[in-house]
Amino acid sequence: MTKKLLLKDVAKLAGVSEMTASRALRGAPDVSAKTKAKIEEIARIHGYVPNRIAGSLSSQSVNLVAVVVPSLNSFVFPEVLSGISAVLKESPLKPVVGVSGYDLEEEESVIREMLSWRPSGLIVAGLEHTEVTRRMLQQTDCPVVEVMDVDGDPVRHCVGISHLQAGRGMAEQILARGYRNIGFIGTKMPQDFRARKRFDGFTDGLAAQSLTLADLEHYSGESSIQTGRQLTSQMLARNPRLDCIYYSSDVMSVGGLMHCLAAGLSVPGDIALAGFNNLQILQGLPLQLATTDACRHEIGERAARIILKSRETGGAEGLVFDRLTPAISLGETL
Amino acid sequence: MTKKLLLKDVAKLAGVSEMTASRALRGAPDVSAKTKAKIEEIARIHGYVPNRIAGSLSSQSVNLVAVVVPSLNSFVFPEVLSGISAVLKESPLKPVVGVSGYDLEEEESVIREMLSWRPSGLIVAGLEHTEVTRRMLQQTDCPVVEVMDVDGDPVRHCVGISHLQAGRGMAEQILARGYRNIGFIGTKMPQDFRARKRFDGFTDGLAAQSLTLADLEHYSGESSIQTGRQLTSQMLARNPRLDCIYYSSDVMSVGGLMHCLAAGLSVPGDIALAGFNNLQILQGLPLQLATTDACRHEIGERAARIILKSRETGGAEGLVFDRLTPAISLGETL
DNA sequence: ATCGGTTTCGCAACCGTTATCGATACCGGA
DNA sequence: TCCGGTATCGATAACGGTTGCGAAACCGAT
Repeated sequence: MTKKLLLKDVAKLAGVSEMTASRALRGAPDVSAKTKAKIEEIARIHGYVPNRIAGSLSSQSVNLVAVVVPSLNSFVFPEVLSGISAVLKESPLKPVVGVSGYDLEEEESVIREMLSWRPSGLIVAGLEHTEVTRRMLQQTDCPVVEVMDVDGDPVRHCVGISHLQAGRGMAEQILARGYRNIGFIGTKMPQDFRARKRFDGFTDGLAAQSLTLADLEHYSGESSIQTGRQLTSQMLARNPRLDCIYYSSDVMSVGGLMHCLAAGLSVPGDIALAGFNNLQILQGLPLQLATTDACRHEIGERAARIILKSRETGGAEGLVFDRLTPAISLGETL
Repeated sequence: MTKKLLLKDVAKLAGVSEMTASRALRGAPDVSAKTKAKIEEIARIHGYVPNRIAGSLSSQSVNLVAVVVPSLNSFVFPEVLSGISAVLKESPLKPVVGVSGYDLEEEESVIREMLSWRPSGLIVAGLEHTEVTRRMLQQTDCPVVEVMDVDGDPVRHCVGISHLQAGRGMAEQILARGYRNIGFIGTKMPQDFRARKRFDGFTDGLAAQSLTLADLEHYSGESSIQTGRQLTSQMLARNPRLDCIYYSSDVMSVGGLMHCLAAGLSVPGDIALAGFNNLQILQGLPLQLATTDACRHEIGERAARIILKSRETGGAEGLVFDRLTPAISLGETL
């Protein structure tokens, strides 16, 4: 940890001007192969790490894409991220993740923080934001993509699925298979707008056949197998006639399955189960749980592509509204 | 999206100098409450987002902490992250995550990228790095904390557990309970150094009682319940006398449990199972799986505290070497 | 009215890199 | 040998804020 090593030092050591050193290290043109090699060598030996803060300020460009998601524990967003990373890998852009904790105020502050770094693009989960956030998203001149959800009014680009439709679709499947005493277990609504939409779509679907939910349970905090199991146990105890439960997340339905296993209930004979997301953890369980695929990876990929395209066209690209179709898989529990 | 709104514009609108506006918006002293309120109001109305690139260049300070982890899908690092976030929440610092994909070359490039933003600190998982990475970590003047592992030679600060010890400890427990035909299922070693250390510690522990592994299986790619189940099935098929399997991850041991459930094997009567990490997903399963807690949240907290302290002392703080003790929980499967 | 001590504010000089554009070196052809 | 054109390089001025002072304004007390 000697002295801070600056570009000017590297340049001096190489016997060239700052400019030439800068160009060489960035791979910019107008530098002879020989000088470039020499400068690179010197930079390598001395362990020069360029100061991108200064560089970005000067070039007015930042090779970062801000990605704002509600949580990283929930199994679901990492996969969106991997879609984004996969596409960005072929470009100089890098994703930077911010976590909003399912809290719109926190989201506002995270987005403000990210925008203050002037990223090349912003990808944010969900269409619901504070007024201030919406204004920021409108005013910023980097491309903005709202992902995961299409039921609402996007600020700019939008890629996702309709959770209303997903909920309704699952209701139809459940009804088609003859279940009539149906329970719902989901997160506290104010936290998770998409879960609420699935719930609304689901009850809509029931209402279309003049049915209502036989039972309903909300929980707060992160979803977990544990909570899924407990709430299922409680619900079945107080409502033994239930023949099907729809969960707002696969993690919860796995918990439901675990309860049934432990209680010796046959699935779907005694009770049918269905979740949402088509998470990885569904693979390898005793029964293939019914679920709806949320197209997470593809959503990430498409969002990233919008950012890339917008970079090429210089922000003059047309508005994208990508509504993917969530596929239901019935598994063995419906 | 009118014109870029700069500090100078806000200042002009408020009828003050740039300096006063800058101070007001940063909450710096030497601004009267009245002027400050006025400036803030104007900034709010017009949706001014400060340019932190310029700010950081000028103030030579960046309120970001770089966190480099191998993966976000693996269930384990998000919890380290949440420990970091929890501690940083009380400070102006924000974590920024980079993913290295269990690849040291990629890690090098991610770390170089992060350091080029001159963060206030760097937290990186693991003690194994390329030579170039080590040099960067030594040369940088921000505090560096290597986490998760203590078996090795840290560049500077270090917080983690001994995976050698964790493996050995589990071996002792398994042997103490009378198991003698023991199998191991783990990730391909070159990818995951900590898994390899647990493996080494485990075989050491067996060797201490003149035992060797009865069977061994490696897989590549991410751990999953699915693979855990498949590999367990294969191993038990070719080696029916096995009485215990140790997995390099809980995700895998859950898969093992699922196989046993499906195959009608009694656990631990027919076969005992043990994993590692003490992941959330172990809660709510039919049986409480044996595991070792990896202290993930606490490791994150402590690492973040080191960064904070170093900020106070101006980098003059002493070297920290925190070796936490991983607690084994036997559950019901040993 | 004068004075010392605070507040409150603004000027100027940076922070480390890159864009711009002009200067110089080099090269083959006339 | 001279010339136009192309490689290669360097001086200078940004980029948008903040630090470090000094200046001005304000205050109650003398």
